[in-house]
Amino acid sequence: MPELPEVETVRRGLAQFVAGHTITDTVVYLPKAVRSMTSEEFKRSVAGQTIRSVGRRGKYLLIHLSGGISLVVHLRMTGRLEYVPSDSPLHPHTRIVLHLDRGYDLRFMDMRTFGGMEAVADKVVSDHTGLSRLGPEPLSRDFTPEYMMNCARKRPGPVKGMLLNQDIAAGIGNIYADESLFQAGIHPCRAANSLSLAEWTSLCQAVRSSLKAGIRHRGTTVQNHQNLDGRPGSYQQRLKVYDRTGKPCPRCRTPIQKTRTAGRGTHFCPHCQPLSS
DNA sequence: AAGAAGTCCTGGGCGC
DNA sequence: TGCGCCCAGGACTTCT
Repeated sequence: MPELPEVETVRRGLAQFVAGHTITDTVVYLPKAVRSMTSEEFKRSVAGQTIRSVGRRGKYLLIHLSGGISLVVHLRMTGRLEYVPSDSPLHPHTRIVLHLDRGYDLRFMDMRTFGGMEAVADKVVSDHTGLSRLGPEPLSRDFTPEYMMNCARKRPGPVKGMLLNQDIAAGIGNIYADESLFQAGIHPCRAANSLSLAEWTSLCQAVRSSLKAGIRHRGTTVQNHQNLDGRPGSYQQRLKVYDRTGKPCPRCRTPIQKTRTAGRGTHFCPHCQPLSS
């Protein structure tokens, strides 16, 4: 499930390979993968456009085209982008193909069809329903313990739910939420408004360091996430609690427990992350 | 207004 | 072996 580090890894691959290419034709195999417009409108919007640069906001990829248009892409659970020669065999989960010049394709694949893309005029990108509400980037200066503590004031719900809320901070998903809470020694079910400033300081630091480590290892590969070149990331080898139910905590050897918080599978060490502190 | 629950969706894993 | 059920979760909508 692509989170900030996985999306950032894809962004870097895209910037390296597709910048400068011109989109010559578009084939939509799954119309619902095109959001907020018909396939025909989408094709017309991107035809003949040159890819200028590739950005990211939270878990969204922003492919900036000439002509004041950007492709807003969300991979959701199983979405992937692939940059391949146009004569490569078509993967069965291919949803949208952008034919590029010089004999290459940019292909959007998505097994579970939750992901999608749309073409948006640059001047209204900031009004985009998904993008406009996003909180600060966790790797930016705006993501501070004071900011998080202030957001938490009226939130008696579990702190993990707050980390997953994209309106508060953009890009944290289930894996890095669990890993960050473990690193900070904070139980995922702690009431958000019960954390001290010292705890928020520790948690913000943990979020930043786990996201940075994820980027350094080119993301986490679980199930079928792959990077642009089809290579998996390697951060899954370094996970301390996520998907390690029953295995010993790397710090104290207590078996990792799994529960359900904020509608998500949640992994933690009951010894290192006490509920009362 | 926060937060829980329902929705979408398919392949892998499990129990019988 | 094979069938069928359940689980995985990001973001959106609906309900409380």
